[in-house]
Amino acid sequence: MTPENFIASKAVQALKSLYNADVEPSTLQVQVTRKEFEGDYTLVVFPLLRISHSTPDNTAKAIGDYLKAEVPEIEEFNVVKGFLNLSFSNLYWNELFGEVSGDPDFGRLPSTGKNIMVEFSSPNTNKPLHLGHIRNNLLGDSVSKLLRACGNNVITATLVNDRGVHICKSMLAWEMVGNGETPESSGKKGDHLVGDYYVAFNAIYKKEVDELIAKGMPKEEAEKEAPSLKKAHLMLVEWEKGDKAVRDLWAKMNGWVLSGFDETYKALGISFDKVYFESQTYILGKELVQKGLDSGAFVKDPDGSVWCDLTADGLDRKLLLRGDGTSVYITQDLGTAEKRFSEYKLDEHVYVVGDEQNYHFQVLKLILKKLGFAWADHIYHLSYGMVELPNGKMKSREGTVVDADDLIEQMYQTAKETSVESGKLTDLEDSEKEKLYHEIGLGALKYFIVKVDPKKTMLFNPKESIDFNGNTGPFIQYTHARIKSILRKADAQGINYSAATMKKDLSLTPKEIRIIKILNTFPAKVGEAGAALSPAIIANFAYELAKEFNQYYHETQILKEPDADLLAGRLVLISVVAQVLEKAMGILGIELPDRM
RNA sequence: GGUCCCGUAGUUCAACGGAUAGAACGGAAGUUUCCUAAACUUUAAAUACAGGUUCGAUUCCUGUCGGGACUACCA
Repeated sequence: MTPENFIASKAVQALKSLYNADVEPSTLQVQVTRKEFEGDYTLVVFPLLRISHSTPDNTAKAIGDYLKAEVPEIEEFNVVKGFLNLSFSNLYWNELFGEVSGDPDFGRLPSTGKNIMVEFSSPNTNKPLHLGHIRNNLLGDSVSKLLRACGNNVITATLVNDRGVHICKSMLAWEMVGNGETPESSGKKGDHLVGDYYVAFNAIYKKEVDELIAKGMPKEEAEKEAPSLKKAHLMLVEWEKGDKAVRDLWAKMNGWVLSGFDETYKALGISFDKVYFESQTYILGKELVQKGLDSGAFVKDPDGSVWCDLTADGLDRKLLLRGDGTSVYITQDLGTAEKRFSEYKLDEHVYVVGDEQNYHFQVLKLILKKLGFAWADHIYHLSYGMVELPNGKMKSREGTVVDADDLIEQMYQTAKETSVESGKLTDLEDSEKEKLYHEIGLGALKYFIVKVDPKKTMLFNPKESIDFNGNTGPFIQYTHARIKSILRKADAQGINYSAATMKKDLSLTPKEIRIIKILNTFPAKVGEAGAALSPAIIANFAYELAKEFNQYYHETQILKEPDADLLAGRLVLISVVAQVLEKAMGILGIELPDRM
């Protein structure tokens, strides 16, 4: 039982005894006492005044007197305005810490039995991944881990957008100016190679448009009439017909891109349980449209196109099938959602997709409801903000994108430089050092992204790079390495410490109590973060714990403690800190090295 | 026009409706005979504006002003 719940339940007894009032424990407000006040936890009594019919001070004092007299764990109290500050006994903290240290599953919530699919990443196979994708991937990955820690059965999925005009553009440019270039012949990573041809296409296209305009064609018309674009559309038609040459080229180039993506995913430490390809799913959903027509949920216009009218819900009319009977983007989404819910017996489905698609998901959900699917309410769009650069949005055409592979490499280099500069780790094998540099560089990147509330637009300044000091991944990694270092020394000195043999009445310093307090909030934080789908909550928790430890480290000579029981107790405490840091950072997908 | 999101120190981020709005970076000043200085200590600096709801509002509501996204027979 958490201290908050403990106090709430005792306060209920107090209210019953003092005022003969029945109160739900969950309605009571208990919070950690702010540092500047005496006490451990604080009961806010303002909401109770209507029960006590008395002043805040008197009410708080009455409850405090009762708790001090009746509850052995509560040792002292004081009242400041309407705040009842309670102090627990040393014994209570020992017991509480015993619960934390003795539970190997601490921080993992009980199983819910729910199946949740998390779809994220979902890249286009016409250009390499950039910083925006990194935010998507890291969020998706950590949210999946978070939901697992919350006791759910999680299936990670991605939908590869491997079909469409944008893919044909790269293919066309490669045919026109590629001279048979391959990843092998050029030494380029496959996704970058194909991305280069996408850029090449746009250059060709722009030149054609300019020429048409120079000949007197209006801009809008020129943008539609440019020969290269027409060819690309033609190529898509050929693709849909199954033309062998087009399909072969398509398969070859997609293969290059996908193996490039695999490298990037590997570098990011990310994988998927299920990979969907749009080329295989884009047909889905048409039967659903027919079903909606039959039930009267949708309407057919004279030209044969099918629409869903959402004007009653404050939105517009939404196209579901074109006049020629072909499907649009949302048609497929309807179909895949239905397929996934039935195939995997999903209870929930989380889509990690940028906030530019908020409207799309609003519409998707509404249409699914109109189709009568009960699970429509269990679709959740985890909408995250764009990553902006100091001069605005990233634009591939203007060459202002921050490439994912470059960024990962840059983080690795910084980690290496910092480490070499510090002169530590000289005794390690080169391969171990390399592994460390990657873990630290990636830790900095992941933490930087994931500590920000998902829905906020975030800013990335390439010039300033990502910090390795302060509230960062490496700070937490460093803290963990420090703890491990102390524990190694303790082991070397043959000191025995284990949770099982720990004394139950150690005298704890205020700092130690604070650390126990923070440790104890971990399961609640996991639950809170899971409900909000926000790994940022876990990141902030880890930082708070790490910071607290570092202060403790500087004010306490842990290994110099002469009393054997106290020394063992301290070592157990810091080892638990290390374990909880590992669990928290594990949810964020960040490795914690033993040394750095 | 319509739908939605966001405005907190110079900068990047925090704060279930709770106490004197927290951190970090950057700025200023310190701490290495001591378990890892990627650390620690001290210091200056912020809720866009105006109303409302109440014991109490950065948080909820309304309006104003700023920034952004979407509103394609593209995906």
